[in-house]
Amino acid sequence: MPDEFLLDEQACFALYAASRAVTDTYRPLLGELGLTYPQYLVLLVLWESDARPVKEIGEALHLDYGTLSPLLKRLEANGLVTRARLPADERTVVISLTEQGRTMRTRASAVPSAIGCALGLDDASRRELITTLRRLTASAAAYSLGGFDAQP
Amino acid sequence: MPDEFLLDEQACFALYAASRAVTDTYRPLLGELGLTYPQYLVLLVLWESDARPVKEIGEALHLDYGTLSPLLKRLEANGLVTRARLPADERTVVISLTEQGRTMRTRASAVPSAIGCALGLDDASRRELITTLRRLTASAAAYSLGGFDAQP
DNA sequence: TCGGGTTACCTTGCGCACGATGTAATCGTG
DNA sequence: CACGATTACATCGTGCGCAAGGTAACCCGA
Repeated sequence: MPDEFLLDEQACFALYAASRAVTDTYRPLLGELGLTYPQYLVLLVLWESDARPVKEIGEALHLDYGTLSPLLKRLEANGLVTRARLPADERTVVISLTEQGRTMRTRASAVPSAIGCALGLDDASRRELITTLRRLTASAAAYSLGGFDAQP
Repeated sequence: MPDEFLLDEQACFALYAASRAVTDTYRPLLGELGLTYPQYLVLLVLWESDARPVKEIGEALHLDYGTLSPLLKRLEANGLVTRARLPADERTVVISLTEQGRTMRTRASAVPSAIGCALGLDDASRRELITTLRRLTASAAAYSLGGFDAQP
């Protein structure tokens, strides 16, 4: 029987390595724009729909406050977003794009296609990969929450 | 035409999210053993073949010295590995498992199958995923090195 | 053999990522 | 209305992950 501990047999390590390889590809492109990959992801969320509470951004990216709070303060310090308490609910902080944050979308317009080339996936296999990874993410999340005992 | 900036269309984000979801699954299992996921990966490498220089471990895991040096010192502090200069070449540091490091393999014997269950992949789709991710990793790495101009 | 280049590793600084803890605002219930 | 619970966020500590800058050991050609 095959060794279960073999690195090459583990989807987890392939995933871990691929994820880092991809962000390595983003780094020089985003570096020219003064962005990191997680910061770019936050902008993607805001470009889709602006003026969202921190909570929604966290849900979209699966990131918690401990990660987002300082990240958003850096985006604010760089003049890309503003942070404002909602008058109707002083607990929630709404993140909005500045003019510079909106302009960044144009400046970054070459990024998605460059990455698309770098990964070398045709449209079909890209979609298939996304489907597989989403199923895997959901399965892992379900396991992390309840384990297998949580079934009825 | 579809918006290239849409988060849901990006394989990169699916990859990023899946990778973190998987390490989230490892965390409680490895936490009981006093390990982190990268530390576990180093042990996987050493369980395959013991007494290897830092350089080889780095090549196997695609990690640089800046990441490995402190990580290995933590493993040493926890009594799982030793670090020794090679007499034949005083530059290279050889990492070897301690008795406790070898025992850890037994203690961790339940981890791979637990993760296998959590991910919910049958053997065929697991292998296919690994193949896709390796191709993607190689493609991204090639792009990062030379870009498209590097072609003959 | 000697001096420049290379190699293997270490350290520092910064930015995630996450658990744990704290705080103020809001909600719900008696 | 009071007050305990919940919600939304901030902060702190630890451990990656990577770039940049170091140091000592080794190699190699003149």
